[in-house]
Amino acid sequence: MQDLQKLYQTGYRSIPVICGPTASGKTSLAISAALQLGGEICCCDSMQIYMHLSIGTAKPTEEEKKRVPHHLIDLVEPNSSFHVAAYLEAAYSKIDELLNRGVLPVFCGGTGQYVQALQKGFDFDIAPVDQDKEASLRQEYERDGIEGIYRRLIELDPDCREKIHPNNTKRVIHTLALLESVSKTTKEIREDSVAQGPRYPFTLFAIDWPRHELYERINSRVDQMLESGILDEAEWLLSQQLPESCTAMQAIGYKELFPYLKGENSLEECVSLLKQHTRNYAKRQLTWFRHMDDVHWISGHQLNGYDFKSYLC
RNA sequence: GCCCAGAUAGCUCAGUCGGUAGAGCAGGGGACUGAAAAUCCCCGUGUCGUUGGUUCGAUUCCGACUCUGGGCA
Repeated sequence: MQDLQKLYQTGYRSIPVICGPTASGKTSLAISAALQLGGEICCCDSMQIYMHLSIGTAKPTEEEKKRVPHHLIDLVEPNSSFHVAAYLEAAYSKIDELLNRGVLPVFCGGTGQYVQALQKGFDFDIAPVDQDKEASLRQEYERDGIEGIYRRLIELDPDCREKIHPNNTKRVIHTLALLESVSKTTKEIREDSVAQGPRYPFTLFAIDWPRHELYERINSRVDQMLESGILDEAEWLLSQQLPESCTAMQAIGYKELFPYLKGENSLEECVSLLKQHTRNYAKRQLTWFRHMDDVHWISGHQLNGYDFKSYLC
């Protein structure tokens, strides 16, 4: 831990993180929390970091941003690549900046991987990946399949046999590239990455709705996004002609609308697929949050007047 | 009205040369340490449309009926 003095000077002993599945009401809860605590909001979302993608990623509106300053949004262009390590770097420097001003950061977002990395304080610098190596493994996979790559992975680190399924080629390739880059086992990397402990103490809050209510909220939010002009955003993104492998192209809300924009499918079908993918995603998010350590669950029906202070002092 | 093709899991369909059935999607659960809104793993009993007949035994063969497509009038 570092700079705890600065954190304590804000009057709080821990940084709140508001998480939960998509469409659960995180943005507005984070705003009430920030107003209650005198903080500013830092987003913890792997898609809101892209500029121009606003409606589909459910970024806070101009009005909401006026009520409370928001950070860690619109960091890069959609053609850039981004990842947890880059997020952590941006997040830590933003935390320092706010604490130097005596302001409490209030994190808010639905990307479990990012939330966990903050909470556990993963240090990715202890195992730098050789990007070229990873790129050439990816080529090898496309040429020869995964078998050889998987075999080498298991030879280097037998634990991976249980931890990584051969069908999960993305992870197989990345892990082998990592192991070959640093000559450590995954166990050693895990231990080293967490040796310093978290940078700051974080307190997690997650919003919980009965499943069917959450799904209804998702369905109606997609309808709202259409009214707000998500189709125009999707059309713009499509016109950028980015490769499909681009992270921004994988955002739910755009890729489902492309077939309609290309005249390959009806709007109705695209929209119902979009709703479905959003529901599927929410379920995956819930798996993350349910299994994270020390989460305070807040019922979706009792968001008003939630007392964050008592958990942070 | 006649002819043809269907009727099997929430949906789309496969299949059983007669021994009560299985895929994809949906749905549920899980994993996740540099693409994570990604990627991946696990979970399938349903009057096999209704009703007679043949048969030791029918969802499977035959008949009738109902419904849904398509065609002819």
